[in-house]
Amino acid sequence: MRKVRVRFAPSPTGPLHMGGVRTALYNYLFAKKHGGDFLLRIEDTDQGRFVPGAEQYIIEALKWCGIEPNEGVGYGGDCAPYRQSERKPMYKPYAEKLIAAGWAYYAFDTSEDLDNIRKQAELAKMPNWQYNSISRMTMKNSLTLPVDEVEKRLAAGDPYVIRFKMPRNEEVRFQDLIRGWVVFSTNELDDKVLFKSDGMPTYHLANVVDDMTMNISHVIRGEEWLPSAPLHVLLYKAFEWEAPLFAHLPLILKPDGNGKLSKRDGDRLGFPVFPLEWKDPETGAISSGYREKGYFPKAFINMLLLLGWAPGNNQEIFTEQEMIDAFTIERIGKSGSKFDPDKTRWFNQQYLRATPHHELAQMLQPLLKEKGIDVSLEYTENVVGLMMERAVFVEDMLEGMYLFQGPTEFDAEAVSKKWKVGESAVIIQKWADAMNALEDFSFESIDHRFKEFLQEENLGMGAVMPLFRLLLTGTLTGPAAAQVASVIGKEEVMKRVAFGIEKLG
RNA sequence: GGCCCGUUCGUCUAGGGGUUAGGACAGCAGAUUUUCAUUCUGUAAACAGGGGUUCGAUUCCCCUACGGGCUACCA
Repeated sequence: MRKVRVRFAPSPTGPLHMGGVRTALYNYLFAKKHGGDFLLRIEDTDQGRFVPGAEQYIIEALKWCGIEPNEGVGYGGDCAPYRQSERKPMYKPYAEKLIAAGWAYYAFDTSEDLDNIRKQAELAKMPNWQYNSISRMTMKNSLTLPVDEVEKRLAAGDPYVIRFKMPRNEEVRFQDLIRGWVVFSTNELDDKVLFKSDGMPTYHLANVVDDMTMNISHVIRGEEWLPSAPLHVLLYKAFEWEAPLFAHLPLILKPDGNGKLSKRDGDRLGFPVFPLEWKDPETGAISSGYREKGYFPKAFINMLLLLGWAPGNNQEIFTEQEMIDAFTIERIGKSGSKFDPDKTRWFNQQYLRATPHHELAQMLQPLLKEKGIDVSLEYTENVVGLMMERAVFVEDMLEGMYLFQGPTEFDAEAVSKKWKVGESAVIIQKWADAMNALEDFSFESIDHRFKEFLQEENLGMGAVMPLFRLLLTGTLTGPAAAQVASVIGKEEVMKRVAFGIEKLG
């Protein structure tokens, strides 16, 4: 087997969709598993669709996801350049080689000509007109025009394209690594343009030439390319090159209804479809990103891994090395997968819980600073210990703002339900005095003293705890009140109790 | 329309000629928790339909239905 070299080859026409990230991931894992190379090639042969910033976005997004190429745009390598626009001069000789070998021809029909023919055909109820092995004989090309006229046109600089001369009555078959044998009849394929009149190759030519010259061993790409795979196979044959192995990935579908996942679905259902936030340079419209929403890149990747691939056992959480070890193309599913935002959240929760407290504290601190709260890392770590089990995102731990500042208001419903003017204050004051006498203000110590206190006073849990919590936090929900007390410290507890009694009476 | 690809719980999936068709997310119900969350336990939930092949098919083959992709001088 030749050395594994795979590529991810997006077009810089906008932000990278999560489906693209998954394609990149599978390529990356496959390369790593086989000690191969993973390259990033930018396919920018369509100047009309170029979007500024898109290329940078792609590079940054892959970096954030931790699936970095070891060769390609932004990384360099022996096959540079990796941007097709910079490889422009390379392609024409290949197209000419094809013409010389009888695999391609010049065509002089303009876009307008073709549009007209298609319109006419539609009117005649032949909705699917193609420039193919039959119709080409009625068109203006180097197959139908006299040789001297062709030369004259070429010399005069008439615009032309180069088309592939699709053979007639042949079967193209190739073995897709995911689907098995796939068979096409050349009679259904058209004479695709390989080289455009603007001097640029089309995707098909550029892709095949680059894959060959970059020594790509496996082409792992989206299913939308399956219909053009036979053309690519034929191109390799025409060039007398060894074709890479193909694997066509099923698509990611929208969570509800039918069809492939699109930007609109994210807006509509409230989840990102892009790894990073993207601002459209034309409209200024913002599309949300997983990074900005507070997802861990590893959780995002782990989710993507399992969307269309399964290890065969019940493992769901994978380290990068485990992914690399377990990944095989054969275990990629054949059918499209509906994206599940809920499960994505679940993955994030799993990763959050697996993250050490001090790391979470480091992530939480900047968020606190934004809110004007400056506390020590040690203190933040205590907060994390208290809040992490109820959080899906780091940001969720901010819900316990009472860990940083005492309540100024009290939940009205809770007050009317639990607080009895005159009575409650007396009990709470007693309990506060008991706490005040405590040397050790750890959770265990407070908890222990609390139980004693209940015995001494002959009171039930429910008679004191909710009141205490209310004064501490202003609400009736959250972590154990004694734990909150321990984190904020004795002095603060006393302050809050005093404030509460004062305020509620 | 044509061509190609696909179809196991609501969703992601495991499985594979004889299984109580397994797991996870989401759902529901209980337990624990002063509360919320967590956790635990339990529960409901699937082989698209029809023909073959076979002693036996969810598994293999065919057809239909449904879904998806492609059908540009876009990738």
